[in-house]
Amino acid sequence: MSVVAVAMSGGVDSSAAAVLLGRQGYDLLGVTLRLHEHAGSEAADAARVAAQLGFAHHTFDLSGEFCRRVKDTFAAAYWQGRTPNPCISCNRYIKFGALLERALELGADKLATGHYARIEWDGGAGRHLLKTALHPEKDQSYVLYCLTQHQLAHTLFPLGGLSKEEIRALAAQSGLATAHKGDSQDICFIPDGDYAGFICRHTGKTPVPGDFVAPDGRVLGRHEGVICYTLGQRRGIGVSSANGRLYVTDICPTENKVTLSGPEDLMATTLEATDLNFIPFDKLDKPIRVQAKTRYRQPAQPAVAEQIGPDRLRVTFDAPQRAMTPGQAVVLYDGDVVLGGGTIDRVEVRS
RNA sequence: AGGGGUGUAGCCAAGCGGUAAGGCACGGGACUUUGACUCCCGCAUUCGCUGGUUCGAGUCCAGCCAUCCCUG
Repeated sequence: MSVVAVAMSGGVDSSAAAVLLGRQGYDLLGVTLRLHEHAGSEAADAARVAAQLGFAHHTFDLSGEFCRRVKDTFAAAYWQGRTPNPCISCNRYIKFGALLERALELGADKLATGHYARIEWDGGAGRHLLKTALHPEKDQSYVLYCLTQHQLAHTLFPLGGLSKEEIRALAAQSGLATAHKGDSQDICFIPDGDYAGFICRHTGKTPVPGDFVAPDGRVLGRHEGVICYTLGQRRGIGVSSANGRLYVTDICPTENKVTLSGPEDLMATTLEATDLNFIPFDKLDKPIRVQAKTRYRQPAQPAVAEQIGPDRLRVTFDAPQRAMTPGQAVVLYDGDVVLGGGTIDRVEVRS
């Protein structure tokens, strides 16, 4: 029987994943990451669940790797006026990178996590496929689009076919210590939600206040520094308008300006992405019809995707999309199959 | 100094004698990779000030103050 390392965060999902795998007869091994100083009781909770279920548990300190691959790039992106998604780089480099390698070194054949997504083997193509979770409301395939064939070959997502309710019931009936913990959310290494504060501490730089401007250049007020804003943001601006709500419609770090205007200026139909990864194939030979997501919590929208360079993708949506944001991921789907995606690099704002 | 306009919440703004609309901003909540979006809840015992008329005044009258425009 093969050995499966279960990535245990100390939460309900990964605990339930361990229970399921145990029932399926796998030899289990618990692994928990120490990534940052806000670890709290997570490792201890994970160890307790492992003990309850009767398998060994290891903790790895990957905080150095995490700092370099996740925190550094997160902070750097904000200074560039972008809005990064740290979960994606964490999955790519940490969970399914460094941790997977550690697990394999420990003798495991596979690494299992509590993500809601499915992996299937496509015998015809000779490739592993990544698919959405069966229950779309919990689907996390968006943050997994960057997984490679090697990573998929050594990964299990035991929860991909289950609903959150089923998971909670499972955890409760198993008497797990973690059964009643809430869902984790927000960015794990910034538990207080003070992004700007984190970015400043991490980079040693201080945000420079500047002007809020209208599209015509008129000064509307003062902003607290470009790192404090994201495209499409409305609240926290402090500028009122007689013509309705104002949104951040452009962030220009070089001029230290943040443009404010109406929601119509957030609509765009075309974006370009880099950092590409495709799953059922290595590259796009010709334009294809897809459904694409530009944000985690957003239904996939019909579009045409075309690879226009070795690491450059253009996605043109049938209908304009709101606030497609550099730094966020665009993920392509064909029904429930994840085709791949990339990091949004620029958005063509038409008039 | 004279003529005209305007003064209602942090901003814009309805109101035209009957007991303070609405929008924006802001605060709280739900949702959340996003200080995101969206949605829900809250937000002027009081209308520049002081008097007066009236059963009743933000609404009418008088004076004063402030501000804007025009003319000396």
